[in-house]
Amino acid sequence: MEKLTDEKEIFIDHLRSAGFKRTSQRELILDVFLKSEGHLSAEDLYQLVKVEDPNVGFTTVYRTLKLLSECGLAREERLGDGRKRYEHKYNHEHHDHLICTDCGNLIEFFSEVIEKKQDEIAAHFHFLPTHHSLRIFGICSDCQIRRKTAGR
Amino acid sequence: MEKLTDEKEIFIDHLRSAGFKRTSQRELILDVFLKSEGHLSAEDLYQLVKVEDPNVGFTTVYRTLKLLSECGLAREERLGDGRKRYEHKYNHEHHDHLICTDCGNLIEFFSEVIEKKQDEIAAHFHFLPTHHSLRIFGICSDCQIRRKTAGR
DNA sequence: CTAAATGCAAACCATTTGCAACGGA
DNA sequence: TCCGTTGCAAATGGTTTGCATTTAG
Repeated sequence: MEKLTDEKEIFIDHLRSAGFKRTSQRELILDVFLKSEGHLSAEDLYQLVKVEDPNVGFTTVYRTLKLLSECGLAREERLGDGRKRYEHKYNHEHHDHLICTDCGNLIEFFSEVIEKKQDEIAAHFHFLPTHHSLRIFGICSDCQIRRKTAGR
Repeated sequence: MEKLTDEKEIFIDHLRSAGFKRTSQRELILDVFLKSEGHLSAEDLYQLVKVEDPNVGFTTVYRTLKLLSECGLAREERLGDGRKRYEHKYNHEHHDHLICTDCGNLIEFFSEVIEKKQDEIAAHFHFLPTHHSLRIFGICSDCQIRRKTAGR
């Protein structure tokens, strides 16, 4: 009897219910994604997958990330540079980001006050929110220090 | 004596102080931008400019939009489709957006509560914010009605 | 056996850049 | 004159698609 994590079960259910096939590539990509941390681009994930199996193609990683997003395992977000980034979504609290425009560093935060206010605003406009993205751009504390030091 | 709007003066000052030249194309693009409303892509603005002068190139519109952003006349924002959009910034209150993923319709809103909370969060992380982008995606009230009606 | 998946290459699309001709200052 | 500007075409970069081959069910 195969022992499955919740995430893997969700993925396989999604495949089955959509009439898709369970392939070794898809399972590998899911495994590598689950083991990873942070905010990966498709390229990042592709590089990680290639270590385990150099035969897996870029395209398959892309298409699998789409599947992962569809079934709620991954959250897709654009964080300022041109590319899409993917974070774990299952069993992970929603959060927003402070983005340092100097070094690209990310800080995650969550504010109940902001979440609630957003819902109020949506309700006021009879708008049915599905998701949101709040990004605060600026200079992180490290880069502020670096700038001061460099200025001497 | 030439009568200038504030915006035109700001633009011309910016050109002069940066050692750039005042050209007919740049002035035309500024004029068309100022006359426009809403959230224009570079392509949108290019089309509007072409009506007045078919010789102006796409590239020049792009490059001028960059100048307008630099001197605070335009705000650059990505609203979910792939492209950059430009809004008036001078003398316009900052605002955020509800974005309908069905019809693309935009609703602008402003929340003092959210703005203040963002500043608190940034301060907490010793983060120096320069700008932010809050986008709430979902279905606008019109599209909710349309969906119900279509389902009959 | 059949429809879906894979992986390569090519297409796509918004944006940016190289460059020769042009034009303000 | 000199150096920035223009506008075309070509390059870029992330993402997506067409298609012949392979593979799961």
